[in-house]
Amino acid sequence: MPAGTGDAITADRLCALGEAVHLLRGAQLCPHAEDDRLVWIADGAVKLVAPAVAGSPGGQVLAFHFAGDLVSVLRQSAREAWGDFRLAALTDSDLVIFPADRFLDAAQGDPAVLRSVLTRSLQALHRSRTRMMQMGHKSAGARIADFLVAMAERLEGCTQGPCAFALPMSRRDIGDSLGLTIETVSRQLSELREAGLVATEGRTKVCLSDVAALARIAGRQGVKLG
Amino acid sequence: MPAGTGDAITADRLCALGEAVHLLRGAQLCPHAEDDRLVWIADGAVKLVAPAVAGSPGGQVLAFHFAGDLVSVLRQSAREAWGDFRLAALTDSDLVIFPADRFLDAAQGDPAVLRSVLTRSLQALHRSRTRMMQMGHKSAGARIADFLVAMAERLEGCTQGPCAFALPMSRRDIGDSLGLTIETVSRQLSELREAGLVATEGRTKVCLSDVAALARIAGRQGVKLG
DNA sequence: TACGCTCATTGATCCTGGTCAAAGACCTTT
DNA sequence: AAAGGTCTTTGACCAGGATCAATGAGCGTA
Repeated sequence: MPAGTGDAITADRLCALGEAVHLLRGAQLCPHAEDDRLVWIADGAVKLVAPAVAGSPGGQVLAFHFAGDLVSVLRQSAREAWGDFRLAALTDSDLVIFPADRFLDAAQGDPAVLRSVLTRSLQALHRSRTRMMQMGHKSAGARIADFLVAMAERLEGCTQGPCAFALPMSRRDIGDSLGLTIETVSRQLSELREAGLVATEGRTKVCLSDVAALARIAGRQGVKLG
Repeated sequence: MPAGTGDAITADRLCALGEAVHLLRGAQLCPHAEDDRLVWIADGAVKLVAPAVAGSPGGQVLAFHFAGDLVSVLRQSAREAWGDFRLAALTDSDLVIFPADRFLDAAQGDPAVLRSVLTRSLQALHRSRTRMMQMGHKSAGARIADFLVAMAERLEGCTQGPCAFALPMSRRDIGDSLGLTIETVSRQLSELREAGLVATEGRTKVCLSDVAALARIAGRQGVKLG
């Protein structure tokens, strides 16, 4: 886990503060959301989804989160019509959920936790901004490459060389998170496969032959592979 | 200010904690960034810019921030090659800047401040996610409409009816923040003008005849105006 | 093991938004 | 007030990705 910031220390304390929830694969957590919520991913993998904007049935995927991540599910402001965010489990997952207010009260006596949470939020913000950038100006190929590199880093802590792992999310989820269609995701993966950079096995397993090379592609804008 | 969360109370305390900086229009703040920084916008308007990805010379605009906002400028991780974020003043601005560490230390004895900062970070994250969504699946017209609605809300606190204000940023900045070219921004504004939803005066002044109607357009994906 | 369903891949076509290019409007400076 | 430069608007054309459509591969179930 590259984003580590005193993880282990905080984990136990967080678990003690909130309510434990087990989510089976495919199950969804829809906080009734009169209040802002914080969710700690103790184990598993989830997607944060904004529901059903016409055109993306099933909802836009805003972020993926894995074991150790802290997710904030804020109440929507009035002007935003698409209801509330929800978390959907990509694999069986263990979560700890608490209202932000209660959490803040409890954490007030524990500055280390508060600090850790703030740091995590800032990191999430930073990641979100980074991804926004990539949504803005990058080609489909670059987005897919960046996605794979990011997953290699977050799931395996791998930043170069070869790397193999299983993607917990579907092609549709990938597309929804990158602003691409399922077909484009598939096509780009095929191109990377033909270029020898990616091998796939079954629907989920991927094998990156050279993470650094992918990262280079991820940096480009509209450049073709050849 | 719709996002209000004990603003006034915190403002003074924040000013006392950091270093005051005055930025003239066009001037840039490039924290040498060995540490993470927090910046409080006491007055004015700034853009947060990620520098010079090839293809967007001048840099991608990640966010706009106005008086009362708190901005975090995190140190880049190694894998991200594009150097550090910077703040550029859109109008003459007053800032208060402090290293995140020092701030956290100082705020530890002041839970209200810490809490306020956390809330603000979560709001910024939420805004960033919202904008990511729009980058993903929305048409150019919808993005522009959403941008105008968001500005009406943030600058004037206006969420419906008519609303007039001055945009502190250029067409290029708007485009860079929405992932559009300057030409597309101009074209879409012209369409909205022809539709009678927006009137412009000079380069900066805009007059929205019906914010709610724009919000409706902003919700659509690829739908034409007529 | 075989069936059926969902998910993924591949192909053909269309359209939105980017690119290149030129003219016009606005602000600044003298 | 005039001149210059920058920012904005508009037009013509092109390409990347979406859409529509069909085939093929994995996975769960009977």
